Parts: sequence; structure tokens; C-alpha cells
Amino acid sequence: MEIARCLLGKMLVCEGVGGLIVEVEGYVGQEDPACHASVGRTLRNEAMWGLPGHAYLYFTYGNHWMLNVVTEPEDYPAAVLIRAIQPIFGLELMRERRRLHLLKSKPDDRHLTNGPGKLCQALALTGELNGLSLQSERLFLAEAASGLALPSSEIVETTRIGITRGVDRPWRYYIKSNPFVSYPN
DNA sequence: GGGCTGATTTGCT
DNA sequence: GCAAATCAGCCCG
Repeated sequence: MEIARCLLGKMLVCEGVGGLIVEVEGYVGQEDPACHASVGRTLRNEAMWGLPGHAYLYFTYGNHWMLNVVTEPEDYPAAVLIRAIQPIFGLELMRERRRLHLLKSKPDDRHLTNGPGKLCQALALTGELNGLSLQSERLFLAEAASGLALPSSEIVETTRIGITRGVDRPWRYYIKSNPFVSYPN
């Protein structure tokens, strides 16, 4: 889970649109009942068994793509789900893609990227990018401007959400008091 | 602001 | 067939 914590505060950019990672969850190994790899190696979760530093993208609930960062060496399935980012670049494009103005609720930039499905829509991340390196032209993960790691006093550790198995493991991390975190405590 | 529910497609048993 | 690492709308207060 060390890597999950390190990803907080890092910059994620896809074709000029992106922001700072503010919320993540770790899914580790076949023994983790919430990890997609718990069912073994399949076509869907193949990318998780691949090289670290690459993307694992999957589709769920009929509408949503989810972005994960593969974290362990080849043949050990583990990844960190990016649950929320703070928008920095390409705000206008994000607003267009999210179509907040068409929703009933009042437009609020927090709704651009405060959830794993929302941020994929805002950055236009789909299965097309599955398995891609996170140091590629299109999709890029970089150090935050300061280059400094976040002090642990700024990180909140809780249980993962939106799952039905392995709910006890405290592998969700987010930046304290950040307005773009989904379901802050 | 919080809780509940329907939507909708894919991958896997 | 069914469950799913979600989201938005609706109701309530």
C-alpha cells in the first residue's frame, strides 16, 4: 500500500487534460477477495498481471470506465484504483465531456472528477488505453510540482467503498480536506 | 445532506 | 443468467 499512498498528490494527464490525484484504493493479489484477480487470470484482468506503471482500465455497471495503475512486477496481479483527482488542466474540455450543464443539479466543478467513473469521462479514458504505459505520450503520470511526498498527517486511511467482499481492509487513502474526494468521512 | 433505486453493458460461471 | 471497484435523480427533512 506504500505505492497507493505515494500516488496521492501526483499529476495525472491525458492529452493535456488532467489534475492531481486526491483519492486511491489498493487491490492486491488473488488473495484479496475484492481484487478482480481473485477469480484468476482472465481476458478482462490481464493488464493487472502485466508490467507495473501501466494502466488497467475496465468497464462496469453498463456505463463506467475505471482507471487503475498496475503496481507489482509481472505475473503478480495488483493495482491502485484512481478514485478522484483535482482538476488542473483542461477544465473546459472536462466540463464539455461531463455535460454537467445538461444535468438537473446545479453545475459544480467538484462533480467533474470526484469519482472513478467521472474522472475517466472527464479525461476521456476508455478501454482503448488499457495496458498503456503511464509514461506514454497520451497518458502521463508525473511528480507533483513540489516533488515532495505528502506528509502522512495529510493522508486519511479508511476501508474501501463500493465493494461487497474484502470490505474490512483499510486500503483506501485520500488527501485530508480536499474538496474533490468522493464520500469523505 | 443522506438514503434509496433504476439504468445499462460486459465478462465470466 | 447475474453481479458489478458507479452515477444521477428522487424523496425526505
